[in-house]
Amino acid sequence: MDHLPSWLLTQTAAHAHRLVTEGFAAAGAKGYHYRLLASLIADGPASQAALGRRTAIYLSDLVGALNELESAGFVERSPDPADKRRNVVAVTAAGRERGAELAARAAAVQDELLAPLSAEEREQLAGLLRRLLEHHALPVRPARHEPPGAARVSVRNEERPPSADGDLSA
Amino acid sequence: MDHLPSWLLTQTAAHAHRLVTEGFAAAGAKGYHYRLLASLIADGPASQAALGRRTAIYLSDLVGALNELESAGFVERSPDPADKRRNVVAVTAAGRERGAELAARAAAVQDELLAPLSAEEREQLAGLLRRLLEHHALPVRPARHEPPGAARVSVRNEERPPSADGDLSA
DNA sequence: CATATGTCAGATCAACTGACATCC
DNA sequence: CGGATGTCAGTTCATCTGACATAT
Repeated sequence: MDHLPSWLLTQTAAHAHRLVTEGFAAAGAKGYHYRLLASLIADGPASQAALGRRTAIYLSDLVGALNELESAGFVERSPDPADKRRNVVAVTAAGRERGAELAARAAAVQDELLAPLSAEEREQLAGLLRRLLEHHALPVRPARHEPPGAARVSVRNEERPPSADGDLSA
Repeated sequence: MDHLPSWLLTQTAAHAHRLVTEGFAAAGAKGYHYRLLASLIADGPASQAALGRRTAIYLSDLVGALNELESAGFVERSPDPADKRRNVVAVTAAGRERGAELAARAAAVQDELLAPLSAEEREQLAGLLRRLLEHHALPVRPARHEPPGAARVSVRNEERPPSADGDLSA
């Protein structure tokens, strides 16, 4: 059983998830919060749909997570003048701080998780996983309204040039 | 964000989980079922508590999963004469068949999941993950009633010599 | 019109906690 | 007695589905 990669993966992931969740819970945050803040800080503001594609979080789940982040003052939703359907989501100053805080916690957890591996091996692992993800079409995530054979037309003011500062590299 | 190992891990695991769950659902099974059958086939009958330790499944979750497996005729619960608290859980013949079937499905999923990796790289990945698991004390899982500093005394007729036939190696 | 967007109301699976009766 | 064992009844987090109103 412990020779099945998927078993190893899910078990390891379970540990990782446990550690991460604990680490975040201690700060009163959940996984989605960090993912969202990190994405907003790294790649700039975006509509919710775009955010969902970037973070691999479902639109439906985004709503709730953003509500939480917003009432905590970490993000702001403002109507997109160019497209009345859209909200433009952006981090606030407080949100950047919180992002940094969560990033620190995340980094600490990484170290605990990867303790038995050398720096080289950590790179190896990351590399292998990254290749798996790429292969499984992660780059363009199906944000739930993208039927199998839908060409991606009309990319207008979708991804505006990111104003990336606040470095979160763990 | 895609440089955080825990992110990579959980994302990859999410994919793995999705594929595995789909594969099993197509056969009307869930993850726990396979884990349990595989363990019983590979390492022989056991009490529920022991099974829980072997499979890293919580006692409380075991009950339900075993109920399902039992009413499908894949496992049998018989009272342990040596310890009236215990049930001895064992696979039936049908259970072995089902185990093999699920193993085949699992194997197929592995291949899909690991498609982009060479045999060598798959080994690498498995090795790295295995080391992480070992480090995080997986060998002896805390089956929920093992407080931090509890020595493992009295291992009597706990793990009887496994009658391992039915090979499930994927 | 078809499609994208944001929202709500759910389901599902796995992981996890607490309590309880019974037995060692 | 302190523990282990099996059971039941819950919660949580993340993933995922369906439907709906509105806007493009």
